[in-house]
Amino acid sequence: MDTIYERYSKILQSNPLFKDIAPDDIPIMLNRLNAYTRVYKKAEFIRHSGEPADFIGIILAGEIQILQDDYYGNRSITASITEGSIFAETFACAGVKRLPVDIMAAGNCTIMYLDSKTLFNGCDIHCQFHYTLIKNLLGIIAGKNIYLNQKHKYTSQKTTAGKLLAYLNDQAKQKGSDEFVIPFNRQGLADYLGVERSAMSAEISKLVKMGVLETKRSYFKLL
Amino acid sequence: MDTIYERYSKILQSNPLFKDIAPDDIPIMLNRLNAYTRVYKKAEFIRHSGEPADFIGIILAGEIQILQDDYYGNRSITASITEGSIFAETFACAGVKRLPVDIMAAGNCTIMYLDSKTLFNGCDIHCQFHYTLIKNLLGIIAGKNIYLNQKHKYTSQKTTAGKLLAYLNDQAKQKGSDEFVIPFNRQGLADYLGVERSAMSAEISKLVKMGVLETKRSYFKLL
DNA sequence: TGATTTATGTTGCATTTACAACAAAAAGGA
DNA sequence: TCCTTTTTGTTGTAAATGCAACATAAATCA
Repeated sequence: MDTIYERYSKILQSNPLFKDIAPDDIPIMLNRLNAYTRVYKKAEFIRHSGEPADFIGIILAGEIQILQDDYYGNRSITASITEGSIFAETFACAGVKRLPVDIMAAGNCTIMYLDSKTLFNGCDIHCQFHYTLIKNLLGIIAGKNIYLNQKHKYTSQKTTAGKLLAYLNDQAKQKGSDEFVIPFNRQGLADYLGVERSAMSAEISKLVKMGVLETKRSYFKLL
Repeated sequence: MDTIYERYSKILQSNPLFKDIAPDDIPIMLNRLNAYTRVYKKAEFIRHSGEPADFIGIILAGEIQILQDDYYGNRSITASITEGSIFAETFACAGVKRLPVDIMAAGNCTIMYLDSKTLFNGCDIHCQFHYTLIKNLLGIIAGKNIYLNQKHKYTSQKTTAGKLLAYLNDQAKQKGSDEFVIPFNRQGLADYLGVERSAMSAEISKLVKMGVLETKRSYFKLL
């Protein structure tokens, strides 16, 4: 465990899960949480739907994908999760017994697992570590909640222009300026808003002609 | 506090926030969390956007609405929250300093407030109460997260029929049967899926004619 | 630099949707 | 029961969207 911790200490120390925990304490905690790591090759399945959701995963290296089957049996990518992020924590925290999704390695990757049962039950009720960890988890999950709510606010608009403007106005408010750079290219923005890229491009052009905004690639300015 | 606790003891004891906490301990906890209640009249504002998000609200009686202004300044109802539910807990848990929404009494209602700072800092680090409360909060918020993800899975389908079938198939899976009753009427289902009621009714009729499903009001049967 | 790849913008068309207006059916109350 | 209200289904139309195909611009790389 120590060697693994040393190799990935930076990524673990900067993980929000270990906020307010001294770097020296992290390996102790990992030990208490029965942490172990596994390496996966690209396209290898990390977990199959139906398997126990009794862990929290941390991506030490690489990238993974969450896959879900729709009612026709078509498998689609629900989420891509990158290095340094945690995954499957929502299921563990919500008390979901079995994973409702498949998890696959998008590329070669290294995953660390924490035992969620140990985390929740506590090795010792007075253990400060567990308290801090759970508080951190709470913050992470509440943050995701807010993220999902925001996204829903945009995607629930009826028209493409409405979705766009809802998103761009929120960005302006968040960045505190009418000029800002978004973290998407056109295709990414279209995927995020759940619309078609070319239709969205057309709407953007229309808005520019109407004098509502200016844009160049990821740069936007609301007028 | 005790009188208030006595009057609303049932609603508090059955609240998931107080799961695994003995009924007798609840008033002690409320005291430690500086709980207080306030009564509001219909249409009265409970909180305005921008005010501190330093509390967790519990609806002891009545119903409230979360309001948000869009980029045109139109105020719309983001959520309706009913008796026995908690609210604003996501903001407190995510460390959001100020409320990004307005909160209004949908009818006359009684609200109890818990001080989130006390909850997170702990009156005493070894206090079992806080640990349990935070674990419960974690479960509640993780559950909302899953709820939001599911909803997104449905609403991200491109067509009305796709949204419907995604939802109905999930319901069948959840209920463990091809026959089930949904917790919505047509208008409610349309709002939930983010589509137009009449267009959805037309799609349902089409699916019935195609022999994909049978339905009567809230009853559905997948074929 | 020139060639190749990727990202973005434009357009036409078939499909889908929102919206409105109305009809029919069911539920609820006097 | 009859009347009223609510819920659900139907239809037509204008608007919006997805999709495909293509043009142009920008970025990448040998």
